[in-house]
Order: sequence, then structure tokens, then C-alpha cells
Amino acid sequence: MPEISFHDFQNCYCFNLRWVSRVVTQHYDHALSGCGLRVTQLPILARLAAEDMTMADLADWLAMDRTTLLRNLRPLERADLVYSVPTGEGRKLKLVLSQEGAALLEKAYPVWRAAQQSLTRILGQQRWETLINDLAMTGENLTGGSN
Amino acid sequence: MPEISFHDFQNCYCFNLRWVSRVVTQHYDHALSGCGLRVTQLPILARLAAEDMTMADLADWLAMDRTTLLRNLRPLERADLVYSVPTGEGRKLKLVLSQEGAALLEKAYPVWRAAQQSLTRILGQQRWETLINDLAMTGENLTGGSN
DNA sequence: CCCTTTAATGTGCATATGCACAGATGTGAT
DNA sequence: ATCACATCTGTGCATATGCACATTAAAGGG
Repeated sequence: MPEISFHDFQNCYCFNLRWVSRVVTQHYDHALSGCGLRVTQLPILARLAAEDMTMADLADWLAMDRTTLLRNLRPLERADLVYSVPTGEGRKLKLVLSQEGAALLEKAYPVWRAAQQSLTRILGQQRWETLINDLAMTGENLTGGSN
Repeated sequence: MPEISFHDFQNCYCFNLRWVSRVVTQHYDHALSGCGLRVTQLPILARLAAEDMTMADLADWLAMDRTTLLRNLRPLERADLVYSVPTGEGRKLKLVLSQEGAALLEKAYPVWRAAQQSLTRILGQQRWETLINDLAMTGENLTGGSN
């Protein structure tokens, strides 16, 4: 008899991932609060620090809906951390990290690093690497291996 | 020279967790779309199926801000899946799963289980258990071990 | 040259998330 | 009795997330 139990749902991978995401996000956000940045904004700035990208490519890399990224960029544009310029081909825009964005990224780096290290202390480097690897494999499998 | 590199940030535990959370959430949500439920709503219903709870206790269990839970309950109350009753002590309310809520939970169960199993196929039971354990240890450490 | 198609940007709606703060209600000290 | 305090509920604001849909501009076909 497949009696439906609360405990079955408690093993939900998605629930557990979201649960720890909330906790970890707050950990980083509290650390970063002095920088005026959120941990959700860091990967965008950091990725653009490496190279200019179109919104579609950046959204793909983030495994995020294109329209979600569009709105997430608004606070960054308002703060003059990121701006967009036409590429010349079609309506395609290129996202560029501004000087202020690069400066803020540098300022946030040691703060982020401290938050990261306090997590490393909990599980250890090795277990984190395994964990991130397994998560990446799961994500790549679900997105068709395009990431 | 602590040259700040994009690759450093790519190892951010928070980013990786949020990244895979997005992907996995979409996986479950697409599966559940026929039920009119989101995977974020499942743990609330499932927890209330086990016992009536106050909002504060439920928020604590979810490691979620109390006011976030308050708003997340609104769609569930509107759909008559959950209702709240006074407990008699102070203004404290008790959240109760309705008949409809319990029925919907049963309907969602096999769908959820299929989504869960397709993830299990990717990493295997063993690696998922290790992963969830490590995530739980991280979360408990950050929340002061109260969960 | 116009019309369809296609690809890119952008909007409206609904939910998810947390912080600062306001409102209401009981408890306890004096 | 009253006032301070603690506790619980609720609101306002800002960002995060995705779907359905609208808009705009370039490319081709006739």
C-alpha cells in the first residue's frame, strides 16, 4: 500500500536544494550587505568581467529565463555597474561591465571570499568539490548538456 | 598579486546552489504543471499533512522568513488548500490542511515521485544521499543547528 | 517594394524571497 | 488601572523567477 507520508516529501531533492539555497543565500547576502551587492548579482558582474556577452548567452550560462535576467539587470544598470551597447547585428545588444562595476567587484571580492571560506570550513574542500560536481552533473543532464 | 579572476567566482557555492536550484525547480514544476501546484508549495502541504502548525514554526522549519511564508500561503488559502484557525493563546494561528489540500497532495504524489526518480537516475541513490546529507549539515551549521 | 518569417527586446502577471516597519494583543510590573 | 514590553500578525518596498504575450527590427522571397 503506497501510504502517502510526509516523510517521502521531506526527501525531495528540490525542496532540500531550495532549503539550503535560502540559508546559504542569506549567509552570503549578510556578508555582502556592506557592499550594496547581492550574491545573485555577483555572477553577472563576474562573468561580464571576463568578457562582454549578449543577454541571451548570459541567460543561457546562468540557466535563467531571458526575461528574468532582463529584470535582474535593471538594478545593475541603474547603479551604473553594467550597460548595454548595440552589436550592429540585428537588434542584438552586448552587455558591458562599467569601471564602477569592476571596482565594486574588486571591493566585494574579499568579502565574498570570507563567506565562501566559512562554508569550506563546514564540509571541507574535498566534499564541496564532490558536491558541486554532482550538482553540475545533475544540472547539465537536465538542461540537455548544453551548459 | 591577488588578481581577481572570473574563475574564482565561478566556484561560488551559493551561485552553484542557486544555479542548480533553478534548473531542478523547473524540472519539478514542469512535471507538476498539470496539478496546478508548484514544487515550492509541496513541502508546505506535506508538512501540514503530518500535523497542524503555527506559521512561526513552519517558517522556522522551512528556514524561510516568516513574512515570505505569509505571502506564499495566500495562493494556497485562495485555492482552499490551507486555512488558518485561532489557537486561543494570544493572536497565534494554527495552519490546517483542508480536505482539498490533502486530495491534491495525493494527486501530486506520483507526479512528484516520477520527477524525483528521474533525478535519482542521474546520480544514483547513494550519491544523492551523501549530497543531501552534506547540504543539510551546511544548512544546520549556518542556522545555528536549530533545524 | 511589400509581405512573411524570424530573431531579438521588452511587458504583464503571478509567485518567491527577505528587510524594515506598522498594528494588534496579551503579560507583567508598579 | 496603566504603561512598558514581548509576541504575533500583517504591509510596503525591492529584488528574483518564469510563462504568455506583445513589439520591433532585420532578412528573404515573390
